Amino acid sequence: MARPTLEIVAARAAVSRQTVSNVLNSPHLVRPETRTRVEAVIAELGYRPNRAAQTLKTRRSQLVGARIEPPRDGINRVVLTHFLHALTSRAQLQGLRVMLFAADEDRDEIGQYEQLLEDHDLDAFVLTDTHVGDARTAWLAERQVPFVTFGRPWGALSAYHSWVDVDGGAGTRAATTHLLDIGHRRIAFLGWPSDAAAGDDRRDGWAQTCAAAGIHDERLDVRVPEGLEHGRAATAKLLDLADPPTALVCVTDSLALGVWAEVTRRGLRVGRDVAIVGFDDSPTAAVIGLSSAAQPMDQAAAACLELMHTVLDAPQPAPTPPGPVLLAPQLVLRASTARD
Amino acid sequence: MARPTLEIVAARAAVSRQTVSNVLNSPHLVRPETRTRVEAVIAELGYRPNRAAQTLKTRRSQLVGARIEPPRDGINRVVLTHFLHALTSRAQLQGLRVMLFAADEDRDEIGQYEQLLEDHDLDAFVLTDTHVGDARTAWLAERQVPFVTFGRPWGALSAYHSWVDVDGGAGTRAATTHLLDIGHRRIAFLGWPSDAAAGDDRRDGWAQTCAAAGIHDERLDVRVPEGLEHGRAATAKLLDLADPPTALVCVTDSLALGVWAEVTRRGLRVGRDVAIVGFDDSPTAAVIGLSSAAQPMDQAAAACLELMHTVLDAPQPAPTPPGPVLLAPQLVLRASTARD
DNA sequence: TTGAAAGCGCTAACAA
DNA sequence: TTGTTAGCGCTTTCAA
Repeated sequence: MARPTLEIVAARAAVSRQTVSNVLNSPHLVRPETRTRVEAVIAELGYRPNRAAQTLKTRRSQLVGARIEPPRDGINRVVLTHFLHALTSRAQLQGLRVMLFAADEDRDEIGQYEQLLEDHDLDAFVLTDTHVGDARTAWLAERQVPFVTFGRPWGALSAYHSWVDVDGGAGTRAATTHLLDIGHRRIAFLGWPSDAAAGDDRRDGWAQTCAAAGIHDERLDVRVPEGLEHGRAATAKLLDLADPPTALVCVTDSLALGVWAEVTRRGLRVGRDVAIVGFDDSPTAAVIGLSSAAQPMDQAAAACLELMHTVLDAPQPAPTPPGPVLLAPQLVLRASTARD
Repeated sequence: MARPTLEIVAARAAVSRQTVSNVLNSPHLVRPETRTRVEAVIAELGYRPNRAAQTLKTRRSQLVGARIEPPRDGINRVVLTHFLHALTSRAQLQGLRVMLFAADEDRDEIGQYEQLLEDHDLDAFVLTDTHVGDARTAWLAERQVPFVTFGRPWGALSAYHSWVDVDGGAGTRAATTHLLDIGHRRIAFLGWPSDAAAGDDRRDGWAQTCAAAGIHDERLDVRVPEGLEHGRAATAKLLDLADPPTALVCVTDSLALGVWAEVTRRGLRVGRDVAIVGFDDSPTAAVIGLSSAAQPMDQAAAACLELMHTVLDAPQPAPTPPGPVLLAPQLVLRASTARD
């Protein structure tokens, strides 16, 4: 059977095409009886409007663009797949579809925006991995393209926009508090160099909690580049101190796994001799028993979509964008912070 | 500046709209001089045809649908993200875009097909995770919707279609051969119950290699459900044998990680005392040093797109679908198969 | 080889 | 409250 069109539905319901369209888009304009009749035909025929035609007419595609990140070390970033899944899954319940694209860096990604906007009339974008000096947000804002970021605008130069993020400080605060609770006093922090703002946010949670407990030791505040091997090397130095830390809070699971490697290499027992907490709750953490702060990806996706709807429904770009939304990570405790 | 349309390009080049369209779609019909002139204007104005209009007219969207899998245990399936990335990245170079959707099981996924086909005129689908009694392939084939699967049609009832898969047997064959080479004689296989055809494929590679080496011990052929804990339990039994295996080949990394857990729990040294090989080369394997057979995701994505083009360009459904393509996995050797 | 006319399926503006 | 007209940007006839 041929796919029904508006025309066919209209004929069947003995109304004009326009009335059918109104039933779908502006039901309040249609007399209830007419509406009921038309709706019955729509249901009977299983009619669904063709999006290409709607898009052509309205310039609204009901499509949002999202980048799929290139696979890197496979530790921290993998959880972005959860975000993408949650986003897709929730979006499709609202009649939105997620169009994927791949890009290596900001310039490249902006090029994709241009194409997607011109070719497919995308309605909006969801960005991940915001960073200092992000060229993408500036580009989008300048052209008044609706977008929401998962990740806050780091750095002063960033344009104002709607964003959702996870409160990194809250995660490390929870981790550090737990470590204090189970008796640790010498708690180190393995963070990124200071050019990564997200890292500082996480560091602050640790520093504040330690300070509040009257603990301070500069030597336990360590900055290393991302990567397991850097985490391992830094841990070696820390454990060589005369008074080594008994616990380490890490800015990512990658670094935490490096800590793990060095601790076990020395014959020390993770959890009992040295406690470790990571960040991101990667699958690997779950497997080996690494405690970690989990980002609530499902909530993050939901919040992004909510903000996006607010942005899209606004008659004109609001002077102050909706949001932001800051979500609390959840500390997942495993063997790496168990004393027995 | 307003977005240029065909109309504008035509006016600027002093030709009809149709000629511009021909330059783009049937250049051979246009006189070279005219073509050059039109092309210059197209380049100058940065003109790109609007896809919604093209789709409306031609019923071709240049869109392919792909499911994003729900995150499960985060060990084996994560590598599908690599496939999705490769697919997206290669597709966009060819002017195709990947539209994402989420679905829990076959019925649900078929519902998505219907919607995507009706609403967005998708040109084709790429399926992953084919299984015995796959309702999806039958549905698509019946409606003559173009599709390619990453994963072969398991089971006799499956419809014929184009597919790409990784040769599981080749992976376990390579693994087993390597273990024999480094001196192992008692090599066990941890596989799935027999209802999972992909598992049998991988088992065969191990069995054949052992048989060729004149080795056979039924007790070393073990079938357990997927999951780390099952792998652990099965390993416990194997290691309790009077003559326990010195090496284990596993159908997935999840099971291999279970083996790892049990081996270390007993104070045995992975690699030195017991060798372990997994399958899928998950990020976790890389981190802990588990040898594993890696699926060439980039090649798989490329092959899927190639087959898809063949299917799409065929004037009518071919009696014998193009393909199949069987790719060799690559054995990645790490500490878990090193003797020192 | 190029141009003119028609129409894909839908919605916005207007008229009845 | 409903119907009519026009047209979104493109490609497919068909005629010149």
